[in-house]
Amino acid sequence: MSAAVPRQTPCRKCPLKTLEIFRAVSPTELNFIEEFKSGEFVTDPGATILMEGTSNPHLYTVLSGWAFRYKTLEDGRRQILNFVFPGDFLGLQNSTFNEMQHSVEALSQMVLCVFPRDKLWDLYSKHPALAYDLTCLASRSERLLDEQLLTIGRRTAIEKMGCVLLDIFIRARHAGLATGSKLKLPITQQHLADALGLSLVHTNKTLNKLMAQRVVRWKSSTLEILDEPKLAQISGYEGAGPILRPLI
Amino acid sequence: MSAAVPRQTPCRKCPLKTLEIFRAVSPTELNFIEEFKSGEFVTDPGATILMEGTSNPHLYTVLSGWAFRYKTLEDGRRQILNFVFPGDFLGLQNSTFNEMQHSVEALSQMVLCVFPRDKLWDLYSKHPALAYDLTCLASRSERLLDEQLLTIGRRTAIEKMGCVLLDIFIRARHAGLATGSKLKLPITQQHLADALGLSLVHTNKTLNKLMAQRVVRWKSSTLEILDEPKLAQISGYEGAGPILRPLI
DNA sequence: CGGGATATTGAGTTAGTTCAACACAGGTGG
DNA sequence: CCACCTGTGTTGAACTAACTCAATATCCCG
Repeated sequence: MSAAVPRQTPCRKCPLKTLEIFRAVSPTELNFIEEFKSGEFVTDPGATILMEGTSNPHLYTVLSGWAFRYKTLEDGRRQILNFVFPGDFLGLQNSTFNEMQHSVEALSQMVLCVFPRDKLWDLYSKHPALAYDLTCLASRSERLLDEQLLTIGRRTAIEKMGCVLLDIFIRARHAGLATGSKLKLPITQQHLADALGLSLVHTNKTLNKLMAQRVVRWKSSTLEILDEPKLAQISGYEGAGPILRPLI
Repeated sequence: MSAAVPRQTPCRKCPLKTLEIFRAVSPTELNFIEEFKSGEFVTDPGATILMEGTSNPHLYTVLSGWAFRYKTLEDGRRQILNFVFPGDFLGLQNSTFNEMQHSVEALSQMVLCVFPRDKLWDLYSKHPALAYDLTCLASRSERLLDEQLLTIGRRTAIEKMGCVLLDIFIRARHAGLATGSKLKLPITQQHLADALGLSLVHTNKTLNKLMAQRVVRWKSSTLEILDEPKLAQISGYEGAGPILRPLI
């Protein structure tokens, strides 16, 4: 079950603040954010956070847990657009007539920071630096999509697999979720298949090829990167780089 | 050859203002935009406007002409990320350490409005409504990428072809570039192939299948949509909707 | 009237799919 | 504790969508 519980973690103690990707925020800004935040949302694995075709008046920041963003076709074919990590922002990307154009599903238990969408304009008008931060976040997520489009459109199955594993691993490490070269991953091979635009069977065979080369290991929901340079070389991985704020 | 010519069209006479997608801008904002604009840039077909791996201190708005945004792999494989139309904004999306992560190439002669990147913060701090507009623009381009990712990852060749033709046609019509059901398109089948993640040969055969069904015609660089509903039905096209400003 | 870029077509190949069977693990209830 | 069940992973075989190669046709431009 999911539950909305108001204001649990004060923003001044936000667990994300330890991540280097977040710059120091001024006290005024912090106050605004605390005001902006309408509560926290805790979900179980498998919960649908946003649903394609429905409207949702909230924006979310992921405090902890995993999710993925996806779209489906009428006959059920599914494309995972990207995996979602702590620190990622949800809901800004896609609304037309307030209808979401994509869905988001939790992979683990999650804690989300909830913001009312209709106060977004307040943020823009009163705290341009925060607005600018949002733009940098959006810019980065567009970079990730560009990279993914290149991967899906033009890389071979084994390159795709390498890219997505590296991407997940590097982003997870950034979020402090990896233990050395190991990463506990709450996803199935079906998720990988849907992220890569491949069939489940071929995904399995491709993953096994990588394992036969002793580059990665995938065992009981744990991904282990055995040879990161070789994996990067096999897959031609380039990555999208960190979130950057070129100005201010 | 390309040339930078300062301040040709005053913003108050911007040709884009006739497009319904642009809201009315206040006189103060208009003044700021005129101040922000550092000049115009005119390019010939084939010119590279932005280059992956290089840095560029400018942002651009397309006043007229066509372009496409793409990425390449080391061995030359190319993925077109999207086609660029009048009214589209370039340069915001993708910079890491000021290095572009993608390239943009002109398809026709173009006129671009040039803005210095380092004044962007001025825009955020002084004109939040314009900043908000930028966010909506970015949000929309992310929607387009999501849709494209679904297309490339999960649709069949014929669906892909239908989607990309419809998408181009609809967006061009929005920009006032279509003549009835006809559209003069300065692209080759190689461009379509690179947008769809298909080989040139298979692109040609797929296009011919659509033509055999009398759904579209492609003759001497002109696309004609003969049966738009049927094309939408064949391709399962959903589109990404217009640019919307939900607030303010 | 060339000549280069673009489009078309056929033939053979291959990467990736679908189908189907089976293996394995964890979790539940008797 | 076992028997069962469901979700996940694995494997082989047959199939097909899409690819590559290569030859030819067509268009556009100078």
